[in-house]
Amino acid sequence: MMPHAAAATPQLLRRVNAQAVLRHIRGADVATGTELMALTGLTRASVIAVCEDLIGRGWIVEQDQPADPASPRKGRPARRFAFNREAGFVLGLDIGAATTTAAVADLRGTVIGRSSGSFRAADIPAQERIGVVDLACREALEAAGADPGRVLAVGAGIAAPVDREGNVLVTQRFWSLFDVGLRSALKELHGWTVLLENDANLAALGERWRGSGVGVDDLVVLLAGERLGAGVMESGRLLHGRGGAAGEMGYLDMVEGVGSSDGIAALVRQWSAAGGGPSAGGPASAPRVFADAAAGDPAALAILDRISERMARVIASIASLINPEQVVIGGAVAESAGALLPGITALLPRFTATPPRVTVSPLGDAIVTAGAVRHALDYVEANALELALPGPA
Amino acid sequence: MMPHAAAATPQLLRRVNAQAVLRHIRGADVATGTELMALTGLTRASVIAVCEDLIGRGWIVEQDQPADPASPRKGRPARRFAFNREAGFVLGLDIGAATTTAAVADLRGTVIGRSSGSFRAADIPAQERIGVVDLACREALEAAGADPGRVLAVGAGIAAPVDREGNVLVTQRFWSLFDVGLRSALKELHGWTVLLENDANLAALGERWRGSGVGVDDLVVLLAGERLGAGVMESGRLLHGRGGAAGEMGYLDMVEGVGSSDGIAALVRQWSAAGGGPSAGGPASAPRVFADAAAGDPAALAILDRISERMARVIASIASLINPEQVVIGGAVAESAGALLPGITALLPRFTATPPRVTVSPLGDAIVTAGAVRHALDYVEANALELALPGPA
DNA sequence: AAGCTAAATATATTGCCTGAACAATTATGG
DNA sequence: CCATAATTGTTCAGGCAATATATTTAGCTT
Repeated sequence: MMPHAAAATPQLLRRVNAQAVLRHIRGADVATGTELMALTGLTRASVIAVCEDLIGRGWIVEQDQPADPASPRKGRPARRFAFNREAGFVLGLDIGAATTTAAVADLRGTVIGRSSGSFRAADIPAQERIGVVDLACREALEAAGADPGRVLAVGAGIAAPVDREGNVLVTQRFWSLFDVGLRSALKELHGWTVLLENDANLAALGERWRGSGVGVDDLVVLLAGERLGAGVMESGRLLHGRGGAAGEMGYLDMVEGVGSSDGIAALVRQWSAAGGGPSAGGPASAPRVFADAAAGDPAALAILDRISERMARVIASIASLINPEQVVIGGAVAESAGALLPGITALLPRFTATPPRVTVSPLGDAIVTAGAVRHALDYVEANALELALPGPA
Repeated sequence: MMPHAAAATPQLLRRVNAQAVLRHIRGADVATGTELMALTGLTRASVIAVCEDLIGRGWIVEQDQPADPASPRKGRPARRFAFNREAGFVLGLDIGAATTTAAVADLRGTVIGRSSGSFRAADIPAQERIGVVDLACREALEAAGADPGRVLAVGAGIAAPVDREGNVLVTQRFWSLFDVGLRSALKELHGWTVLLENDANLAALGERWRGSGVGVDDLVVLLAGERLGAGVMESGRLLHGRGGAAGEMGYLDMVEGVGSSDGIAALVRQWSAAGGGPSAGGPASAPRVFADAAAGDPAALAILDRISERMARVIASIASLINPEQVVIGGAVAESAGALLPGITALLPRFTATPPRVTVSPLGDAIVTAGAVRHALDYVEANALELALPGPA
């Protein structure tokens, strides 16, 4: 028969109401009982009981009366409940092919420590790779002055498909081995819960949280660089697809009938190989094209035109299938991509009946770590009442 | 401040538990208290109380002991609670450009009445169009012997984008006017709640319910004909996008750089205009191409090859963005499209790293009405405890 | 100091679930 | 045929969490 659904007992009510109260306090930073009554629809007695409960669990703290009587109010002064942003910490990891960045944030998402590390080579054993990640985590925690024992969750983004359960698509052998090693290693070393996700998906979370997509429920973030990945949010939810490969557009080149040699990175490489612009000699890179184009180099300008059209076609195909409100361009290309926006936007109506707003991410390098932090916070918030908070140091 | 979230009161528990019990009884058709205890985790006392409640509301009925003692069991005979499939009815509408079909189903989704009607012309006023729809509904209800007063919800599919709130995308003026008229008319005439949806989305619901996609949570249904629309389900949820235009792939032609004159319907038209095949003379239609190809006509065979490749490209672009487990081909093309499957399947790996399973819908013409019925049932099931059932006739 | 006001608390009541004791109904085994 | 075991149904005390109402508390005003 069925898996045995949990029965709804009276305790569930308290859980639900406590979640609602906690959510409101988190949003408002500090709230009074009366405010919470209005917000949740509960009675004062219930609100107070819930708050006492949350105080006992360490999620909120009672604030002193503000010495500043900015608002000289009548009546008995209200107790002020504040979210305890230091009840614990979260870690956000951006694990790339060559480097790793770790960010430590408090429970309101303010980043208070950061550290990066590089992998010695592409083919180092999983164990060494894990060591680099672990070191970055510990350095970031130290910089933040945060006790590793108080990390409540770790969000981690990798450049590979990850399904809804956090498993890496098996076809990607390398990542798949690293993944299980990383999770068990961090669990064993520090007791951390690691939430693995695709980096483009985390970029979407980050962009909706603190980028140009705030409040947008139907949002797509293009993480453009060597690889073209999309993080897709529909109705405020991340799309994964069956194997987590939703948004993996590496093959879209072929679909468009122009051959995979026409990808953005490939375009840049061709240009570079052909002698490429004024700054020739360095490795092929998007910033170089943009720099040369800004300097007026016609070859670079031509490349940018082709890139614009390609981006417009890609965005249009996304618009036809997903119909997002907004598409954000992020990743390595983002910094200089602002110049392409007018061209892309102008082309879009030729390719789709529902052109989305197109913007460039303001988050820069931090887009994936921001999303990783948000991902970890989402987990912590969803499981707040099940997580046992470690006592204060 | 916030909208005022509903407080969780003790009554909510009963609602939740009653929903769980009702869901299980619906799934099992008939259940005993002991089964429900195991399934829900509730105590016997609670289960019985919930069942009495549901009987009072009309959703379940108590069955007599089966005269057939197939399972000679010890102990006191258990009361048998059965889902009352005739507590009400739902309507499923497929409203096309030229015709409308209405299906009446009981609460288990068994279709017990059906009727179709045609529109006199394409440009008839909204009022007349509504009249045709209403007539089909009444005829279908009469055929089923169902009282119009006992219709609990109406699912309706139209060939236009419909957003999550059931609003038709404003750019489609014609549909937009019809829409509001239809909803208020059916509300006024019969008191029915009409749930408007895109026809391809309903096709996806239908296919997952009773087609070749049963149990598949990441499913895309292509409704291919004059218009190419996709119904996209991810993680068991329908995707709408910002304006409900998700899956509206009419423009995908252009994205692929082959020009809109290369759409499937357009291909068929070209072929027809060029004199096309043994059965030349009739209107251009997919069945004609398939028939002629089966007869060995080389021109028709060439068209089918091009259609196969086009379908493969479309499916591949879907696979790259959504990564569904399965793609189902439905609509006018479906009946004969089985022959194309091997070709499409063989082409897919060239275009995408995550090729989905591809099947042809077994539902034929009924794919949209099936989905419309499912959509209405979903609504009824989600709101069962809020809906007041009309007493028995 | 008396009075006003909003917040907090105290008390009673209700809805819902649990758990245990008890009653009902059937099959089985002597 | 009767006792026993097994299974289901019923009843009632107890606990949790919510509401409603009355009362107390804390600060400000006059």
